[in-house]
Amino acid sequence: MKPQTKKTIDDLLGSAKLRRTGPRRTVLEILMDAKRPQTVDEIMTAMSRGCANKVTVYRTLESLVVAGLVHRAFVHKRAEHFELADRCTEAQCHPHFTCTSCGKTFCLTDLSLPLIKGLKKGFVFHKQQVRVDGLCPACS
Amino acid sequence: MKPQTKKTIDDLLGSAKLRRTGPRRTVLEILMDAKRPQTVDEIMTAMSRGCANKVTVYRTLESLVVAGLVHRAFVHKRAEHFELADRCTEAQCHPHFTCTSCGKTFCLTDLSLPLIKGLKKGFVFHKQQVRVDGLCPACS
DNA sequence: AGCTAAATGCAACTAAGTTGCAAGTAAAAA
DNA sequence: TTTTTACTTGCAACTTAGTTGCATTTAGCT
Ligand SMILES: [Mn+2]
Ligand SMILES: [Mn+2]
Ligand SMILES: [Zn+2]
Ligand SMILES: [Zn+2]
Repeated sequence: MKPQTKKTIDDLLGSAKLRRTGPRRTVLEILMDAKRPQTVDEIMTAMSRGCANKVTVYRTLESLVVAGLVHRAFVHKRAEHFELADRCTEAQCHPHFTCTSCGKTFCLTDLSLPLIKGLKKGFVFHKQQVRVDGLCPACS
Repeated sequence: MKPQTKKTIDDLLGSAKLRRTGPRRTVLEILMDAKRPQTVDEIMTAMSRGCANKVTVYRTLESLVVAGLVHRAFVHKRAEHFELADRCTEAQCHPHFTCTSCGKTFCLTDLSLPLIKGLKKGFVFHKQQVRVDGLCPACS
């Protein structure tokens, strides 16, 4: 890990008022390196040595989600997928494209849709999420 | 059940080339009556008497999904939620609103967003789904 | 009525995620 | 720097949505 990255990670944890622990640093680093949302299983594999307990990874992710550093992006094949919360606005995360053939997911970080209009009286809008499916370049 | 409804259900199954069995008729009727997407658990409860086996309900839903009569609307609290496939277009199901306070979900059948534009070369668009969260009238 | 492929039911299984509790440690206090 | 304490971790046991294999039943056909 570059010292620069380490600084960023510790700053992130500090500004979120979270203790700088090994598992938190490792999980954050893995999510920073990942180019798509990760399952707990994928994160565990990426930890290989420096490997924390599965329960710790779940609790680490939960603390990062509560702190707003990480988002639960979507559920696919019964597994929650996590990603860094940067590249999302308050009202809308970037859309995700999942290939129905190979199952891979792509972050559409440079695309977005207008916010939904016309919610009935009494409904308070917080956020919208968009999922797209189809075929990826490798499968089409 | 009104004889009219029975006719409709049998027509649906017939046009989907599915055998008209008890569980299929019951599950379809439950989904027609439901005003929000249902979990297998909710469907089982609604079946009370006439109750089919859990595995049968899963397999029934799968056959209805493959036939295009039913959609997997979303996953909430680790459970798949199913609904009738009417009130959706080929390219987009109606959006769903989930209240972050009480957990209830509302079908926004009369709202929609434009289809996403600008997919990179090689990607083939099939369908998009939109989920909104916030507070429902009872919780806001 | 008899045939056959499709559907059902049961039991056992899989796997993502959770919980309780004892032990360890980051960070604040002394 | 040492002590203190609340927060964090690890382990084992658990929960639960969903799946699989196989024997039995049945819808739809002839
Ligand atoms: Mn993403
Ligand atoms: Mn709906
Ligand atoms: Zn693909
Ligand atoms: Zn509510």
